[in-house]
Order: sequence, then structure tokens, then C-alpha cells
Amino acid sequence: MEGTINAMEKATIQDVALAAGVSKSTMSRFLNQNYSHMSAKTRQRIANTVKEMGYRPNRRAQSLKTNHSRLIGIMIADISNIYVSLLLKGIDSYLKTLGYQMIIMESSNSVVQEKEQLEQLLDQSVEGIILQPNSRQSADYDFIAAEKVPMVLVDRETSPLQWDTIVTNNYSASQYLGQLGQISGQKYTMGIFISENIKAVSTREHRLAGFKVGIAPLPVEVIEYDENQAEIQKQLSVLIASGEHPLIFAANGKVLTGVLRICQNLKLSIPAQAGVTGYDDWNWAGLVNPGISAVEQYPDYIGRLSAEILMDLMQGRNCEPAAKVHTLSADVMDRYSI
Amino acid sequence: MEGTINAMEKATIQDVALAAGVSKSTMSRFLNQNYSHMSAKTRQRIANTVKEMGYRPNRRAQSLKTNHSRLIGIMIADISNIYVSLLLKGIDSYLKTLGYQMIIMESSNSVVQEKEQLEQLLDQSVEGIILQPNSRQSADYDFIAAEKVPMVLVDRETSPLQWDTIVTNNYSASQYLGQLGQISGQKYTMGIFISENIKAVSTREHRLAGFKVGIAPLPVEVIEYDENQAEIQKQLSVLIASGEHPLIFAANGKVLTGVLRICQNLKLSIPAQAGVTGYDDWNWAGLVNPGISAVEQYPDYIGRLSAEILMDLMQGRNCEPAAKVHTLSADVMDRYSI
DNA sequence: CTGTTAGCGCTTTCAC
DNA sequence: GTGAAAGCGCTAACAG
Repeated sequence: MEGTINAMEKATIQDVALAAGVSKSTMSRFLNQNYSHMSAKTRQRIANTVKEMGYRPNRRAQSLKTNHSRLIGIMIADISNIYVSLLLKGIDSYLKTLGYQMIIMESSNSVVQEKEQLEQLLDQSVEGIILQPNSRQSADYDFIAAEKVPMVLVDRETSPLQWDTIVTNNYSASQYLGQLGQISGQKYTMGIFISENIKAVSTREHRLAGFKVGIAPLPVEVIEYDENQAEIQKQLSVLIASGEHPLIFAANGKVLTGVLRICQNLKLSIPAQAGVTGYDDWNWAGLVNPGISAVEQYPDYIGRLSAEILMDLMQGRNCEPAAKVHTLSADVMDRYSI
Repeated sequence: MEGTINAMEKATIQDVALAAGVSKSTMSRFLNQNYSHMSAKTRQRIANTVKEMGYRPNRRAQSLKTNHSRLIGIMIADISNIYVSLLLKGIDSYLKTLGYQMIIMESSNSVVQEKEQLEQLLDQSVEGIILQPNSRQSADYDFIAAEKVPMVLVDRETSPLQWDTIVTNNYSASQYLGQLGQISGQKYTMGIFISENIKAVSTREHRLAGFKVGIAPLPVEVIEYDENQAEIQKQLSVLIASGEHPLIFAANGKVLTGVLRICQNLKLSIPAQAGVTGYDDWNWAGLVNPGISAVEQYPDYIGRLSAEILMDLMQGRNCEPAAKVHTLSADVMDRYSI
């Protein structure tokens, strides 16, 4: 009964081969563009049959045999972050030209979930991984190296250096923002650095370090940002009431939004009562009154670059002797909020 | 030589079975938690061996056999859209609890690419699809129905109704915004509806239709939004110079950003010279001077709901006789820009 | 309770 | 030039 017509089920290579009057092997050669040992008429006949039947080979079966899934795993911390969506756009724009597909997972900023999901990625036999790491320890990702799956890191570094890593120059951009605070004529009395859990991520620490140096000798207070904005709002209002004139640095776009909302609630005049700056993942900071001075990154470019590096790695095309950190520069937009 | 130790390659079920002193079948039973017919000690012994060897079954092989890939295909128009990233967050939050993974593709708003990518999704044997359709014709997606892959539509409708569809009430929210223009005391002289290619997408047409009715009897001019903002800026400045006082409706968050940038360039006073409203996918419209009145949607909720409906479909759990359109309501935030 | 066997849909020697 | 046969890693009858 094998190979008989059953309109219901998806056709297999066997079905098509039979219909074209050739063997599975010949079909397979055709599918893989292995035309060298095939008569022109056979080739034509197969082509027609395939088209007629609308046959498409089963990727899983192919990949089981060839160990070639054409799947790239993307592991990011928070998929609703605009930085990330532009990053994905950049990655996808490159991968799709090569016929690769992204399988995307989100760690929700949790190291435990991240590990679990990375295993799942491996289970799906991804051929490469792009990771925005939650941990700063390279050792936490040894199990990936053990499977010999190529990987590149993005947005955040781990140590010691083990994988190619694409980041922007967080330290110097943040330092520059701090310096703007010094020279703006606003006579700030202190810096306030607001960020989600800082120690967890290299990127945030670099931004803090840069800001501190830039705004020196003013002291910098660090406030941890969580969903409880009321607490931060209170702290801020107390500070202002006590006569401080702070320059607030928001470590990413999400925090920046929150800070602006707080300033709005408090009816704070920017920068007269408090300066506001930080990272503008949305690139809309210019629209917000009075025009927020902030760092603009180009995540789509970062994404594309990381995809390119990954593909190089996968194809053993990288002539580099070892992994390196690719540091891109970011633009500081000087507007009116500092 | 089969089954001998080779530390380099990933262990297969055969290797582990051998190491545990059982057959592949018993191993397989263990992996699938089929403990009913297995002695406690065997079970324990296998558990230990699996743990020791860090064995994880190959998903492709499993799925080839079981026809169960645990992969859900997500096909969206523009991955860098914030609406979409929140949508994905919602989808993922539900899928991950069920051990499913997302494979995400972007159509770049192109019907041709969309078709090609959907085929690829099918090739990867996804078990279900969530689609933000580029076409309004259900017939364009017949090939998916033919494969019997469950699908739900999101954000946009196709006709005739064929798949469960989750949208917000675009018509009434937009109508309400138009009405606000009528009663705001601003004495508008016309409406301007700005959108990307309108005819292509049901959502945009509904928004236009609602807005027109709401702002009636004022006339509404429709402007197509593309990357060339200079052209729109010119049109707008001419209109204003000629004495018009328009209420501008931006059909989505991306367009809204563009419109605000144009108003900024033109140094237009909002709403004195031009009212601005529309869809605020970012939920930051409140931060922009003077506080933009706009519709807020909750894409994460929409995403989660669509994932739930899809899973119901996949498990044949839906008692509903037929597909339906699930219309969610959106919130209109009345601020100061109208 | 456990093992043997026969594939899932495809690719790839190796013959002819 | 083309086909037969083995097998990728796993599951699922069917025996025993």
C-alpha cells in the first residue's frame, strides 16, 4: 500500500519519487541540487512532479540525517524591551538572506530560566546561539561550549573572555554624559544613578563607572529600579526638598520612561530642579519635553553584526585566532535636559 | 563498535541504555514517564545513569517519530514594532508554561515574503501558527488550512472569517477620538488620517472609518505614511499656512512618533495649531508635551489570549463550533493634545 | 516488567 | 545515470 494516493497526508519523498517514476535517491539528489549525475529529462520530469504535487521536504527528517537544522537560537533577557526588538530585526535581516530561522527564547532576566531554556535550544539542535547573558561568569555557559555550538554574546560581557561579544562603549558614553552635567552651568549637587539590579550585568556597571568618573567630584547615589516606582518617587522628592539639585542617570530606556513619569508626577522642572539623562533605547527622548539628552544606540546594527559574526564562526570562516570584544560607539544626543 | 565510549559525541538513547544495562525501549519509557510497567530499581538506575551522563534526548528524532515538534510559528509584519514585542511577550509567557517554543518570522509587511516564510514554518513542522496577516483575503492562507495546522490571527482580520481572530475594537476607539475632536472646543476645520498603506490591512481601515464617523461632518484627508517624512511635513505646513486647523490621527505608534517629530520640526503648537491623536503602541504618549490623547492597547494580553486560543485549538479543546472574532476593548486616554 | 522489531522521512555510500 | 540498502535517534506495537 505504500505510496498509494492519500490526498490527506503530506507527501513524502517516497510518494513524489514514485509519481515521478524514479527512486528516492534520485529525488534526493534533485532536492539537493546534485544534478551532476542526472539526465536532463529526468531532472525536468522530477521538477514538474515536485511542482505539481507542491512537495516540500520535511526539515526534521533532513536535519536528523544531516545534522543541519538551519535554526539559530536567540536567548534574550526581556523580549518586550525595544532594544531587543530592534536587535532581533537586525539579526533576522541577515539570517533570512541565508535561509536560517530564529528560535527565540526569553530568560525573563532569570539565570535559572536562562539555563533551562538554553538547554532546550540545544535540544532543538540549533546550529548557533546569540545570547544576551544574565550571568557575568563565562563558566555558567560552559555546557554550551561543551556541545561545540558556536555562540556570540551581545549587549553584555562575561569573564573571562570566551566568546565573541558585541557591546557599545558604555563607559565612555556615560562618562561623557556625566561631563555634560559638569559643564552645563546647572550647578548640580549630586548624581543619581537609577538602574535595575546593577551587579548582575556588566553593561550596567560600566555605565555607572563611566557616569561616576564623568560627574566627579560630585557624589553619586545609586538607586535600584524595580516596579515599585512610588518608593523612588518618594526618595527623589525628599532629596529635592532638602535642597539637592541632582542629575539623574537612567540606565536604560525602561528606567528612563519611569524616571520621566516620576518627574511628571512630581511636577519637576527639567533641568532646573533635576537634570535627566541616560539611555534612550526608543530614540524618542527628543520628543519628550524639554528634549532629553541621552545616548542613542543602534541595536539593529548590533544585531546584524552579531549574526554575521556567528555565521562566520559556524562556517569556520573566522580567521581570528580567538574571541574578542567588539566595541561599537554610541551617539550622545545633547539636548536640553542636562 | 556501537555504543562504545566516545566522549566527543553527544550521547544517544542507545548509549545511555547500554550504560544503564537496559534496552532502548525501557529507556524510552523512562524518558516519557511511562513508569507504570517498570520496577522501581530499574527506574532508579536509569535515572542515575541519565543524570550522570547528562543525557538529553534529541528533539528532532523524537518529533520525527511522534509528529510533535513543540514548536509554534509566529509570523508578524514588523518585529521592531513595540506592539509586536509586547505581543510576543504575552505569547511566550503562556507557551513557556506548556513547554512550547516560538519560532518567529517577520514578513517585513510583504505578502510575498510572508507566503515564503509561512511555508518554511510549515517545513519546520510547527504545531500551530499565530499570524498577523498581511493580506485581507482568507484564501491567501488556504495552504495552511490544507496542512491542517491550527492557526489564530492577531491584530488584523481576513475575510471571509475562517480563523479565530483577536483584535481590539478599532472602530469605536477611533470614533471616540474623532468625537473628542468635535467637543474639545478647538474648532477644528478638518481631520487628517495618516497611516501606512491603508487598504492593505483591515485594522487601518477600521480606524479610518471610525475616525471619519466620529469627527463628522468635518472632512477627513488621508495621507499615506512612508519613510519620506519630508513630503508629509510639507503638505502639513501648506495646510496650516492656508488657515486650516486640523486634527491629525496617527494610525499606529510608529506613525505617531513621526507625526510628533514633524510637529516639532514645524514648531507647531499642539493643539492650538494642530491637534494630534492616534494609537500609542508605546504607552509613552503621556510623556510627550503636551500629553498626547491616544488609544492604549494591551498587546501582551492580546498575545497571551491568542496563545491560549491556539493551544485550545491544538488540543481540540475548543467547544466552539466555529472560528470567531474576539474583539477586545482598548482604553482611550484623554489628555491635552486634542 | 522488559526486549525485539519496525519504521518516522530523509541522505548517502556503494553497486550496477 | 540510477537504484538498493543502511541508518540518523527516537517511539511504539508486539512479544515474551
